[in-house]
Amino acid sequence: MSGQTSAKRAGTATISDVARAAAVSTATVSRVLNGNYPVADSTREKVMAAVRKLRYSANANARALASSDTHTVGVILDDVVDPTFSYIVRGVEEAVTRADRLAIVAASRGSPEREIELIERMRDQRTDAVIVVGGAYANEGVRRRMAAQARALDDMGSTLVLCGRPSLGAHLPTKLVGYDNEGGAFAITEHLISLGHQRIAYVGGPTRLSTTVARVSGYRRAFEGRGLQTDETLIRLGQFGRRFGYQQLRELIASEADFTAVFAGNDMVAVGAMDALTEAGLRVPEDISLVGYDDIPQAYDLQPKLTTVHVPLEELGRAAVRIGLPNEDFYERHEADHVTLGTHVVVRDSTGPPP
Amino acid sequence: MSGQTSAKRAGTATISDVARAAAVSTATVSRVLNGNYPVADSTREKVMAAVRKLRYSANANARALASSDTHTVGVILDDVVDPTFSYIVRGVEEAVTRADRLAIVAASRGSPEREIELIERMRDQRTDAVIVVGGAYANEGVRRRMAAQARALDDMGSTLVLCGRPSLGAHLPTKLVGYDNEGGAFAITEHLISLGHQRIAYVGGPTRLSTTVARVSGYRRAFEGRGLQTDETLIRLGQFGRRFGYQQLRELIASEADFTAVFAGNDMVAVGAMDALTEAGLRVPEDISLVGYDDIPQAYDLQPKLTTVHVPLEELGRAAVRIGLPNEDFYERHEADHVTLGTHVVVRDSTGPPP
DNA sequence: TTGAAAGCGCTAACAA
DNA sequence: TTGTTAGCGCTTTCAA
Repeated sequence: MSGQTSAKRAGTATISDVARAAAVSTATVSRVLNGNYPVADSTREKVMAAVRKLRYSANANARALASSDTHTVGVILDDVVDPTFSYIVRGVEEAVTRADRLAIVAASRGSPEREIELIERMRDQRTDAVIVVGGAYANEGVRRRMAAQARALDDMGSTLVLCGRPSLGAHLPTKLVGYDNEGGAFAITEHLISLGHQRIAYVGGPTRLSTTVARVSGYRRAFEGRGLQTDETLIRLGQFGRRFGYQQLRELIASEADFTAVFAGNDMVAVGAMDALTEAGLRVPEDISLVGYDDIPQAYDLQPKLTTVHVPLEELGRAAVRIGLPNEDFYERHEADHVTLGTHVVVRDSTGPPP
Repeated sequence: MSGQTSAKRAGTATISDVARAAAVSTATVSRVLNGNYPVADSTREKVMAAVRKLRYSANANARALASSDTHTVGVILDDVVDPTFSYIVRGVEEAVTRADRLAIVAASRGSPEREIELIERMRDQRTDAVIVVGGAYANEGVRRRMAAQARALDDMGSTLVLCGRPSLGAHLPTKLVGYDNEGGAFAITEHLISLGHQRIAYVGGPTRLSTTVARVSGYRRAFEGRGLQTDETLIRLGQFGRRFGYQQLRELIASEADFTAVFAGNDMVAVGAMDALTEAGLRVPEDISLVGYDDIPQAYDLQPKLTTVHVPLEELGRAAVRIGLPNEDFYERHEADHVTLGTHVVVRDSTGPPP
């Protein structure tokens, strides 16, 4: 009774241990575990009993090696605490879970170098897809290296998904998920114009090539559509961020520029702008109307609540995994390589007619 | 010249391909790649050249299988968009990166069931550690199953790290990272008392067993220390969250309860409380002083800026991976199994003497 | 419906 | 300093 107790070796039970305990072959154990093959009910039960008894946990690495399917997807983003990103991650996590997978998430913290490195790490991991969220390409060199990564991933049957980020270039094996930046910007500028505003400042990013450049285009198109002129001195391009919004508004106010509304490139810029406005004793929306972009929770918490463009962040994340994963039963097949989600204006309390 | 071009098979180059291209053995390739063994400079270069030429990416799964070291750590939390959690995740991600590893993150979204399942998944992945962030144990059954997972992880050489979460019980193979809930609550209540407040309401969680119960204890101890009585009708236990703060404050105000200050169990509760206060025409801090707990960014954005207890969230995350990972060169050895980080009061503009 | 056995791509003795 | 050779724990033909 004390013969071959091989089970007591350090570590966890393996499939062979289970097979032995159930008096079947490892192949059979594999089959009942994966449920992809006919197995007699009686043996199935024997196996499951052994699994429970041994507290068997299948080694995902061995499984991935043998089946070349890792059941993981990689997510690379700038910073996990940025609400814009964290909502996207929530969507990704949700969809990945539905697809019975796990998400490996890593932050590049503003470094394009690190971003490339991370894609490489994900490649090592053989993730079924790697989703790169937001951001832009610092320069042509980075773009090229990224393109190489896209090809390498494609070679191994994985997919590079660009989520809210500009295309890497045509003919590259990538998939794209974006949202209507231009349309949202157009619509919210229209909203302002139809309230009677004609002198509307634009304050915000992007610094470099990013999908958000389209926000400025939408802003311009709204003016053109009404036969109005934009005043270039009211367009303050620079960065996205609270500080930038604050600084630019202070300057604008100090220079006694003539404007009745402010289109902040995103909600964080709007928060900074609001600070400067309040500080200068200007009331929103009585004296100045203010709008943002993104519709992060803080937009709602602002006093007054911010009128902004809603971006379906969570859905963006979900769409990224849908498009990136090999078609599964529960997803429609033949999904396009390029998905663009809609945006819409959310009118709250920070806009009104000009004084 | 067109003989055995075995490289063109689908997929990626393997270590054998590299070995062949460099005319060395796979062992040698492995050695130069891992740099853990002496290799002649000349061969190293040959190998690296082959690696570059073939765009070789080492299969992390195969590597994990052979070396039983996955270089991954699992993180389980309630929700990635909650700022409290996302700051912790940021710390985890940072430390994990420093340890040359990748983080697998998954959300339990309020389900204890799912939390257990996720630990199981992480176990399948053979993560070097699994960090469970925040939360509590719904009931004894969940606690017990969690304890079983802790043992299973320990058996396979991994570690369950409880981060900002109560102990599972003595003699269980878990590690704990926490912060001084009681001390912070004591200190901020003291702050209020020393300003002259004697009637201080406490509003907030926890609902169930959580490390945050200590906040109420700290509050009580501050009263006792001064020889003061707490008024139990001013202690509104329930949940953490904006809505709860709002509702309770409304009730308190409506009931014409006698209080000059509010200790919100966390910053989100404080935000809700502030809403109710403002709505009732009460000024902070002139009419009522208000304090929170956690020091999330929103505390700073509140109008007036919130006096609160700073919790070192990022450091909490970093500490969790430090304590959970087998001692590495770059980390001090012999770290304790239980780490408690300090908290401190951040005095801002929401507190003042009673009217 | 089940089993035997050949890998998957790597690491780590053990030799040389 | 390098090569040979077992495995690591699983999946998946191919047979039975």
